[in-house]
Amino acid sequence: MSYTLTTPLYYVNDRAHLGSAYTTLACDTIARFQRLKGEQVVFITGCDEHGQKIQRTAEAAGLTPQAHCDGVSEGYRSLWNRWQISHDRFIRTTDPRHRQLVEQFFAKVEANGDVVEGRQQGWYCVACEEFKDDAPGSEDPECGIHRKPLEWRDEVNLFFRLSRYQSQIEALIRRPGFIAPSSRQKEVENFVAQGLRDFSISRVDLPWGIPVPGHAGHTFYVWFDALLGYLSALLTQDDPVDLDLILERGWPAQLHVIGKDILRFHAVYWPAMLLSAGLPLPERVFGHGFLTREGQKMGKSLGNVLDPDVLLERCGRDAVRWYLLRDIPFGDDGDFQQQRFIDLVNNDLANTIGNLLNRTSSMARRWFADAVPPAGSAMQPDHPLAVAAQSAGQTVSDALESLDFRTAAEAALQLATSANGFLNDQAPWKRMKQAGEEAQVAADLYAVLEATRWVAVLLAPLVPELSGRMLIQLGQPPFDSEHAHGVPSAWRDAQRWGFLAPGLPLIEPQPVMQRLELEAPL
RNA sequence: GGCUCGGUAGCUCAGCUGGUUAGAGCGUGGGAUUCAUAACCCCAAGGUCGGGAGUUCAAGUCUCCCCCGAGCCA
Repeated sequence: MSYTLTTPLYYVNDRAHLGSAYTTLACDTIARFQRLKGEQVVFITGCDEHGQKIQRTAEAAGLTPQAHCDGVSEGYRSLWNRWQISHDRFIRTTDPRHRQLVEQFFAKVEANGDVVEGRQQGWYCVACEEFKDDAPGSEDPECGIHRKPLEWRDEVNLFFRLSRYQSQIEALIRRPGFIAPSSRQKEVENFVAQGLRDFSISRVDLPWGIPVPGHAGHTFYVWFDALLGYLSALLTQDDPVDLDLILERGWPAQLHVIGKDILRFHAVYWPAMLLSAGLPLPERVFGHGFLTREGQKMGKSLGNVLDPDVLLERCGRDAVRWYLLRDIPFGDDGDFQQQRFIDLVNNDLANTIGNLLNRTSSMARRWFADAVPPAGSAMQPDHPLAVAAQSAGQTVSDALESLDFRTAAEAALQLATSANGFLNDQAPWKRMKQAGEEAQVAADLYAVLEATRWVAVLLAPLVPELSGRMLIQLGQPPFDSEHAHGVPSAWRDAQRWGFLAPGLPLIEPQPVMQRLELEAPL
């Protein structure tokens, strides 16, 4: 089986912001989870580089559009590398190969009779790259999102006959699970129920775009071209540019993760385009929420933008991943609060999880010759911590399958909390002072070490680096979640109570997670 | 204006088909402990469940109205 998932292809109008990082981090977690399970994953990200907005931004900066795009997209690429994003593909819509694929796709759509000429009149927001429904007579209308004046357009464009797909799209979006979270499904249903209108897929007099074959003077509307990036990304450099080949390269995608603002493009326009070209449809479109900061929208005007580079430098990957995944229900809007960020990272990761490993390994080494103690009765599958571990493992799997990172993170954390509680109840440091209790102490420490190993295993998709540091201290090889390994999966195998070998040497424990000490605001 | 979703402890939120003293995490206060990254563990605080009316033996949980916030559409 293969699992294809995508982030949005980020528009290179500006450098990456935290919102893009959040989306990408979430997708990275899914990609890692699927690989750990043994799936063949194609994790796609990239940049959307055409359109009027980019042309203008480049002009304003005194750059050619291409130079501008090269710079910004390189910024994305480098940022994802520093965040250790495990994407398999990075597509740029200015890639010449992408252009060829767009041409092939368009030919199919046109051959299917879905391209007609029409006159496009209306108010256009360049920032959105979208026509708005304001009345033609409106005076000085502005975009509700960007607060910028709309521009009146009246031109002859090519239209895609979306209206032909009304019933097919209606059926599609009614399908349970296609639009996620389900709370957003109704929204799209209402939109579709009003009747789908043909939409323009070309612009005239816009040089920064892909020329439409056979229609001189037209370039493709940026959205038409951008969505197709998901397809061209599937072809490897060695592949010929052949639209049919994508079916062997991971199409259809299992999942498109996008911001809620572009749900309509992905849940309505995109499937219709695919239907027209005779291609299968993606399984799921997930529209996530936006991040605010301390209750306020992040923006240049407020000067409260949280830079992913700054976060990375000052806090590290594990801390940010944990906070975003563990505290914000994926799908909902979230608020980045510095104090809570620090509290959660320090409590969950440093104190509850990190200290658990530290204290347990320390005792085991002290009393049992620097090694994992004999398991004795702790090998029993009905040991309370064995039961807790199995249950946590199941919860993590189920939750990640449904993109519920928060529940997954909490389940792993809860296992650590249970292990800490067990340790306090058994108090091996007291028992050790009594004669004849050594076997019991050994069993208790074994059970807690084993539970801690499970915590590290379950954390692998969420915070891979922390997971790796923990596993190393437990004498285990870290999981490679950046490459597919197929089935059987080492990660699944590791989810077996008693996997930790008694007698295995334990190295001197080092804190696996430093507490965050942030004096100044981020 | 139409539609949708929210308004529950200081903060972030759970509370499924209505039923004993409304829960969790963080924060706060206290206790216990010493294996550990001054960590872990335990306990507490008493929130008119946005407001009002209604249905019911019984409503945070259903109905209606109102107020506030968010979103989609016009």
